[in-house]
Amino acid sequence: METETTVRKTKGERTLEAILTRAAELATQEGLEPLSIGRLADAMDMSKSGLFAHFGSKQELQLATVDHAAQLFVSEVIAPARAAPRGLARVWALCDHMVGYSERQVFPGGCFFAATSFEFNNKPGPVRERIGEMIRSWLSYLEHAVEQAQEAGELRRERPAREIAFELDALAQASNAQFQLFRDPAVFAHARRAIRERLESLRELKAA
Amino acid sequence: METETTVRKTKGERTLEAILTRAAELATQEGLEPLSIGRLADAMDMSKSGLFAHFGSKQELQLATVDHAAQLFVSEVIAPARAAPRGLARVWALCDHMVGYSERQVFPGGCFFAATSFEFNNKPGPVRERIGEMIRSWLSYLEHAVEQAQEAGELRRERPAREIAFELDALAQASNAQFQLFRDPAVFAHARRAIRERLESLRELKAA
DNA sequence: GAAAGAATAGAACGATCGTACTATTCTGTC
DNA sequence: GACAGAATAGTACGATCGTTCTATTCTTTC
Repeated sequence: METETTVRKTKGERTLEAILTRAAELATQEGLEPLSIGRLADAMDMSKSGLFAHFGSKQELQLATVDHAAQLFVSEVIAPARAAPRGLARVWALCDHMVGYSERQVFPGGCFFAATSFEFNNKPGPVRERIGEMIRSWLSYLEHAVEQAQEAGELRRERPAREIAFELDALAQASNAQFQLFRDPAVFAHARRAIRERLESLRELKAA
Repeated sequence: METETTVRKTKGERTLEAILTRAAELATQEGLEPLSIGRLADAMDMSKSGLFAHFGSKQELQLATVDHAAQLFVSEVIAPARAAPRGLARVWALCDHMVGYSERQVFPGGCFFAATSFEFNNKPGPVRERIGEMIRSWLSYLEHAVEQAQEAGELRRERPAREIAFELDALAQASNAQFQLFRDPAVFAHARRAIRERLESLRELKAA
């Protein structure tokens, strides 16, 4: 693992990182497309052209922003869950951190990928593809964790892992969406409880 | 009920309706905010100013579009479900029609309110409020239907009706979102099955 | 069918968008 | 500490945005 002191980042790399962090934040609030280069530059106290030079086109900025958000998602949700032991515990950890990631407002406008996927649903192109890949990989990872729990004999195989992952993700996503709309943090507790209950209902009875 | 012949609509009313229908369609694809008056006018084979005169401001156009979409949602989801008998049957009908409304692509970009609520999440103002009201009223209606099923002794009261409604809506919403992203119609079957199973798990055992 | 008014079109506005080009300032290296 | 190149700024462009104003065409009513 690299510490801050070992890796000497150039000035450009540091500001670029700061730009992408800010861009991802603003994108969850205003949207990735309506976020203009001019206003992002203002938010960064930079000139429009100075910021623009880092990317060369708005699309490149958007792609870099998506990648940056993906890294943050991984470090906030996937990585901590990987600390939990394989099986049911990890499935729960994934869901719990997914809800927590909305709850803690890692992005001010809620889950970056929930917001941007709706925005780019009907806009074909590399940005939409990148967002879709990230969401697909999240769903696959969740599905894989469910499979492992099934293989470990902790969850019944009564339904395919993919569909269970679909259900769990649905509950987490709903809490994200409803919190953004109504600002009632109770939805996070609802989502967690529903997820826990669903997992409980699929629990293999050890003594059966 | 009014038939087409009894109600003589003025020309303005007819074109206004056509504009709003088109606007709601395009809003689910491009977004309600980025949908410009100029492009909407082009899509309607009208002049920008001719179309604009119907509303007076873009915000008024947006509000009228939201209301128009709400009417369509009611006629596609709420009204048909009201034909089902009170209780569990109606809860199921509501969910089924909700999924069907995404599946049939009543709007080309999926559920109008799912799309626009994300877009206006962090943009305070009357448009956001109107969208929020509509979604809240849908959730309340679903919750009310669950309550009726509980009162009729068809569903257990083990969880509050509001949270059950939250779960059911989450599954329907997830199928809408994932279909828009991945275009795999299987998600609708997954959502329906998950909803049916959840309702089944809450079913009051008549002979208990 | 003519008068009155609704409905639509045309042209123009200031603002902002993404992008290109050029100039200036700063940073890291010998 | 000077040189080279990266990083940033300044300016200008064509296009499109929402909106306004005025003119024209179409509908409806008597």
